[in-house]
Amino acid sequence: MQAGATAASEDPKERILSAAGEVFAERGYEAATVRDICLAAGVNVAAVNYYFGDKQKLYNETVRQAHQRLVAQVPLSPWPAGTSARAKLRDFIGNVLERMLGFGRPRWQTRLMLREVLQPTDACRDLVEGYILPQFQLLLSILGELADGQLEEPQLRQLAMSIIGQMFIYRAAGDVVGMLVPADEMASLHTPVPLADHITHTALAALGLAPPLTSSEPRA
Amino acid sequence: MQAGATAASEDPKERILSAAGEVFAERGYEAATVRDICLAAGVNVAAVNYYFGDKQKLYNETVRQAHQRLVAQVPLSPWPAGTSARAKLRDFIGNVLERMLGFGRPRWQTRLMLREVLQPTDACRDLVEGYILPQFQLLLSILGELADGQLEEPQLRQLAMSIIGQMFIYRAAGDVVGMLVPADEMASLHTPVPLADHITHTALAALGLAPPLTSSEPRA
DNA sequence: AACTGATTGAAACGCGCGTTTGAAATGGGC
DNA sequence: GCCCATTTCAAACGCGCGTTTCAATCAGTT
Repeated sequence: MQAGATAASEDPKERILSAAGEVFAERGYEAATVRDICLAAGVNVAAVNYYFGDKQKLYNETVRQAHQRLVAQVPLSPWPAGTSARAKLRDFIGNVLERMLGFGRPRWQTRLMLREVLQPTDACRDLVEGYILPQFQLLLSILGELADGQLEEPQLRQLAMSIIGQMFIYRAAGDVVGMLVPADEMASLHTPVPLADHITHTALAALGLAPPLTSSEPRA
Repeated sequence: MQAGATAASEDPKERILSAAGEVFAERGYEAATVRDICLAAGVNVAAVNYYFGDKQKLYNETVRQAHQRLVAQVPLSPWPAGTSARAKLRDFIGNVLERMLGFGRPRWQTRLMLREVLQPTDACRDLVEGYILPQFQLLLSILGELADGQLEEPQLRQLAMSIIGQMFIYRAAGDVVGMLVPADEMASLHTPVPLADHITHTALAALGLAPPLTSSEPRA
């Protein structure tokens, strides 16, 4: 009957994991307290040690689960054969931005992983190898298709980093971006869809596959 | 005679600020302890409260001072009249990257400010208005000069964010970048000078002022 | 040398943290 | 209905944190 803050699941282990995800993502490992997590999960403080051993192991398990759920939600190769490389690039960028900035799904999952990227702990290696690296390689393959043999791997990686950086800043430094850009512009131009168009466009322009931004044509 | 970790200054207040900068930057506000800071500064724990009141005020003062020293080191308009806009852009990007990634100067200053950008506290507003916003506007003016009236302000801001994002990711997520890129490539291509060339090139290409990356000419 | 205000120092305070305890509640198998 | 393993609970433990205390020390003045 006690009112948990989150939608109550039956399994207390899952309730704890879910609450821990929110609290760890919001406040970070150090500032998060076991008592807060248990209060949010509607369980006794002892439950954490009973089910997970200690706070550190709960954290590891929380990151692991957030990572796995995220992976499960992201299809790795969703395009039918014959899809153009340009379409794949636009789609890839749109998907990543939607996942990073969109309001669907529990937002703490990506926030928790962002913390790992910014300040890696033990849990980071799995995250990179299981989630980030595959995505990076997918992007590389799309760019390779676009460049059509005219760029070497190292240059492809440099370009891929450029693309990722343009998306990453909105997730990692969104608050400051909001201080530099007028509010109405923020809402109209710096949201997933127009951003995906813009970033795709600059990447294609860098490859000589689209007109420069200064051209007033709507886009090829 | 007590061996402080940092080069010992005379003024204990400055020794504390310097030690606090390192510790706060390395571990974050929550995880940093007053005892550690005082040990590194070679002063008694009571000194923090004597000189600064409490831990929070010490943190605020540390950020404020790091910010001000950084501003003092960065000349805002270093170019002689007649410098080409392309040269200004390359110079601006090179300077920011050098400041973010370079090994000169105490590295904790920018690391501390990065923490404020990633998770703003009260100290963030001053930081943005006094340091980040002026730099952003400088970049905007350079891009405006390059676009020569062919782009509206909102599009200029979008492009400016693209450029900043490409630099920012290396500072904020450098560890993960190092896991995605081979070590030798990291050392040869993802360092300030070649990165500045690459980012400048993509920006100019987006504006139609440089050939695409796929062209094999060395650069205009 | 003695006084005075500023600074330093060792020790302790209170508090909230992660963790542990041991008993009470729960629930399926006989 | 009873047993036993599992799960829950309130309470407490020990520890390290930020902070405070107050006596010792120092530096400048007379």
